[in-house]
Amino acid sequence: MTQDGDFDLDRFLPYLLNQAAEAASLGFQATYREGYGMTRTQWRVMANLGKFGAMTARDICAIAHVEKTKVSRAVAALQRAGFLARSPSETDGRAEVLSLTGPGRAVFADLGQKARDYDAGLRASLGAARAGELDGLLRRVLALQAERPITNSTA
Amino acid sequence: MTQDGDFDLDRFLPYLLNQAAEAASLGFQATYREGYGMTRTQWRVMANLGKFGAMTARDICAIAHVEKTKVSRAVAALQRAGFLARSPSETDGRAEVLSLTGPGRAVFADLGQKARDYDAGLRASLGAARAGELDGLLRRVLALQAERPITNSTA
DNA sequence: GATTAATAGTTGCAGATGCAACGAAGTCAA
DNA sequence: TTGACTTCGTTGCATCTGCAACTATTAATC
Repeated sequence: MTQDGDFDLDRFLPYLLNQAAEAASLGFQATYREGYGMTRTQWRVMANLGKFGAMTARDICAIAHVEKTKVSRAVAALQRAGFLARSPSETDGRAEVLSLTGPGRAVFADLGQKARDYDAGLRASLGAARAGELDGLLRRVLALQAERPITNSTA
Repeated sequence: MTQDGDFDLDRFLPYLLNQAAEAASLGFQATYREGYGMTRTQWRVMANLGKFGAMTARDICAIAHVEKTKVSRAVAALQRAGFLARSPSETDGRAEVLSLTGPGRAVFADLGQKARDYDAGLRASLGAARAGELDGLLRRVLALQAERPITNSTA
């Protein structure tokens, strides 16, 4: 059926990665979306604050490789939802220190547990050994582009 | 530095997959974006038409697992750009048969070649053996969700 | 200290997207 | 034939996104 011996999207690694990423993300997306009306970016901001504690938006950008506009808006939304609080930095008048509120920590605990369960299910379906391999390979791919400009995009 | 022994985004498979996918896609994105002003969806539509020849929008949705709205708009844009033509289906008055125009085929040839080069570079950096493993593992992940509703999303 | 450059974070704007609703055409059954 | 239902594809609307431009603050240079 292939009319031309040429390019085949199905063997294009970026395409495969995107399809697999989308497939793996969809199931969990419902959890933070329907459960808390959160965006993926918002969930990632919460996950980083939950793991590392208080930090500035800039730190989150650096750690999560997310563009600052995205973080800015996610932070604003999380604050409106009461999950996150800002306090002026004592060492830098431009920066604000972000931290989870009580409700925010509760949400992180809930979503964190569900994420672990989801991840465990995924790894079990895949087989523990293969999941471990995949993990290592993905980290290698990430290492390839380690020093890229943080210009995000989904397009 | 971790304040809580709990959830770690860095070990969450969907997150790793997304980060790796984004990293792998970014380099090639510039090629179709800056080269032809194309969206990722537009590039995928062209890649499928280039590979399989004439087909309807619905077929593309099914093959590429893309939501129909996305395809509809990508097709409209590609037609405006002169890369694609529509002709009424002879067997179904609702459907339209899509096919690449001459210029469209030229673009597909160009982008297809560049995609192969990019893919080869990626696989070389990774090591051919590891790239092959990764390939197989990603297909397994895709197979897990094989029968999901085609409700796409990037969020 | 004054001036210039760099950085933290926000916002305007245009483009991409998902979902629901829609018109048009096809299918099926009575 | 008629009416109910499904399917192809498009569009309205709200949201998310990236980029560029902006304010406010800090750092660097003289």
